[in-house]
Amino acid sequence: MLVLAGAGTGKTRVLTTRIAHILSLGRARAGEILAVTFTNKAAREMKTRIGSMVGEVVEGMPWLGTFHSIGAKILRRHAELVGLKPAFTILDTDDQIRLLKQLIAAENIDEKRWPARLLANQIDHWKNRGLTPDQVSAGEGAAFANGRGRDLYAAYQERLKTLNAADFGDLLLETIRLFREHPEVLRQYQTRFRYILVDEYQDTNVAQYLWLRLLAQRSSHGTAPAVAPGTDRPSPPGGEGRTVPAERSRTTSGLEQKNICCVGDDDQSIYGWRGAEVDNILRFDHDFPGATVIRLERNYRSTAHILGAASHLIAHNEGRLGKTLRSEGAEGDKVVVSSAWDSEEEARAVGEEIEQLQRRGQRLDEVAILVRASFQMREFEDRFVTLGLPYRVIGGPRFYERAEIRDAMAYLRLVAQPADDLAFERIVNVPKRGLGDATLQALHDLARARGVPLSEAARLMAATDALKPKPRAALRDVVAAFDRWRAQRDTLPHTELAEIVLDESGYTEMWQKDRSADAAGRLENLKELVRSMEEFENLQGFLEHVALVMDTDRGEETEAVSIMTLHAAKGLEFDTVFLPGWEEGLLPHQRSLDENGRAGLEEERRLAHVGLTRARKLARISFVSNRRIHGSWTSSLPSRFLDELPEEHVHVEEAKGGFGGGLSGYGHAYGGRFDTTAAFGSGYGTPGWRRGQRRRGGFDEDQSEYTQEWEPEGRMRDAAGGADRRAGDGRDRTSWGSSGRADAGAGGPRGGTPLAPLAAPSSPGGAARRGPLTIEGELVARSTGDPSAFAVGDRIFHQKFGYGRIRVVDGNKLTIQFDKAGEKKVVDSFVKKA
DNA sequence: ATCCTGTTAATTTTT
DNA sequence: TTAACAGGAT
Repeated sequence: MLVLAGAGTGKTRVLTTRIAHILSLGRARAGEILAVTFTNKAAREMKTRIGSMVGEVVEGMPWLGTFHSIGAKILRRHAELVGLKPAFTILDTDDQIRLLKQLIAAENIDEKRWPARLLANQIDHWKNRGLTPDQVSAGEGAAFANGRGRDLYAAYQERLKTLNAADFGDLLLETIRLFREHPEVLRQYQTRFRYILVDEYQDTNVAQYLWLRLLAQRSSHGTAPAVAPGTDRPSPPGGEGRTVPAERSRTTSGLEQKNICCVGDDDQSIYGWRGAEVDNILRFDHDFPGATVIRLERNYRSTAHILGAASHLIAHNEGRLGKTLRSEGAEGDKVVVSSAWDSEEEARAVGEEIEQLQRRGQRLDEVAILVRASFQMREFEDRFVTLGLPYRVIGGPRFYERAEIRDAMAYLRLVAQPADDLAFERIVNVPKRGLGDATLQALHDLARARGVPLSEAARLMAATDALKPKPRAALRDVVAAFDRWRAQRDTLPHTELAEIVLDESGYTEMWQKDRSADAAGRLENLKELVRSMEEFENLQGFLEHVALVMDTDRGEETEAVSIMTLHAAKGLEFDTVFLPGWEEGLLPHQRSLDENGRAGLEEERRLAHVGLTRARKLARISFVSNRRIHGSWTSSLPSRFLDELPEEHVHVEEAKGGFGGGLSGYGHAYGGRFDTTAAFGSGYGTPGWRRGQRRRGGFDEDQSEYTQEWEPEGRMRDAAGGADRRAGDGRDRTSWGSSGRADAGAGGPRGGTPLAPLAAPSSPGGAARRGPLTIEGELVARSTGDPSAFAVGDRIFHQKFGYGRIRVVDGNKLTIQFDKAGEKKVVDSFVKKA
């Protein structure tokens, strides 16, 4: 069965209820159901939801998990059959790249011309498509480093085996190999899993598809590997040449499938760039003949206007199964489209809007800002920091990806597995022990000559006098330390062991001595790491967890606005959603367009669709005329997706300042399908972006003038505060509003108007005054009771900007010269004394 | 071996 | 703009 579940139609509910149903009817026991998701988060959520439905009976659901965790589980049981030992290490991207770097260097290839990163992507790509080195076509294998791509892939796989390691792709690929080469093992799992359920099927890649299909076949007669290697080889690259339909159905149609239920939404397939094959879902009924397809089209989440806009937008895609979402809720507000001069103004407008919503009782948890690319986040963060508006960035650098955590993990890994060369290399000289490249090179040579791991080579070398006294002593200490820790492994609880390791290695000390901005945070993270170990029985279990589950869900307690990428937002929902940056080149991202043409455009459109459908009540789209990309200013055009929004569900907000014209005329940019000129009103002034474009030459100067001129005044008014404030605010707002409208009415001939006078009052003035009002409100209350805990000249620490010295104290607002981040204005609650 | 400085190349991201 | 990284200086 394929359940095509549109956004907000209750996809997860279908899966959990189905499982609960199967369990409660006794059709299968918990251990006989295979349920796979993509993320740990989704798996966790399903577990709890099933648990609450069925009660204690569930007791685990041992086979509910991510593709990778289940793959790892199976692989560990039969590791020897694929040339691994059960305790194999799971490498992450970082390890992978370091390994590849070595291989590339060993081949005498210029790593600058052929970066390891590129090769890693290429190998991932192959693995996503289920290709082992010998299955990579010669043409494609030549893609990297003048035809050595395939050889490097093969060498990499070989190296993994000697390191007793597997990368993420291997967790699937090696399992597939295991199943094919050992039918009896496959049969064992086919028999065990009576029901198979798959979440987010539109995100599966070829390898995952093959993996599922093997498991989904009925094991009845002890047939040879149901799928002969090679016959089902995915089509060669090049997009159009997809697997021939006949070939796929030939391999499957004759076989009996058992109960497999996939849930997904082709309109939310946004991971094509990492190997997801929308075709898997588009061709489901070919692959699994006789399958029932059910469409869920009733949306319980968004208002009619939001849904109408989203549906109309996504209807422009051609490669889709087609669903018509119906709203169950009220009509609600139209989707708002607005424009801004640049991203700074955009952030300011969003901040302002959020403060207004907050005043009307909107919980900040229910507000999200969804951006296309993470560099957009910065502007919002900066703005929110000055506003004192609590925010939270979702999906930033993950806990286990931080350098200090990875270092600590390397120590622990090396204690657990002396053969872990990658871990050894990572930490021999961290903290600095005077063991540099030369020493490491000598160790490598010895290790290769004797065929032993690096840690063993270190032991040998420390015993000889091949090294100078200093490095020799250092090396001997390291070897002795690891011997000591390994001896303690069985007697001490693993958390205690971790503390000892971090302590005796000098690692904690290294950060304690470090006076840089984030040292304190890093130490905190290390503590958190040890704390999180408590949940695990032993070191081994903990290491497995970290390798697979790269996130910690430390529940954030405070109510805050969420900032995240559109990708990270999939599966979430909020009352209010801000969608900034709908510009050509950013929302249909240029790179996506360049690299994948129309398919890329459609994926970008799905991304826009995902963004819109995250909103329950209010969706606000915005775009800017000027954006700073890689340091230089670039003018931008409104996104073509704006043209594709239906007039009846959208409200175009006139810009508050003199740049209202930004909207007009964008319908022409692409000769839009329907007449947006009419839809969004013609006769606005010259589009701001056009003016910007014309003036681009001198723009940088204008820009700096503009900030210099207005920044001080904003500050002055803030300081003035008091009685004047409210009046000033009201006056300004009306006057800007009317001036904007007047301009709009006047129509075209605004080209001659000087830039700066228009730019300045339109945003920095208005926002700077209105924005901090609420804060100042707090300030009055707070600063009377608790007169400035900070004084000019104090050394302080800020979570984001690091250490700094206070320059100016203005109530609860501090102007701080940060060591690294430069001068910033920050609300005092965000800093503490250093 | 480590520190400093100029060059370079910049989506999306889970496991 | 900026952060990472490689190569040269110390």
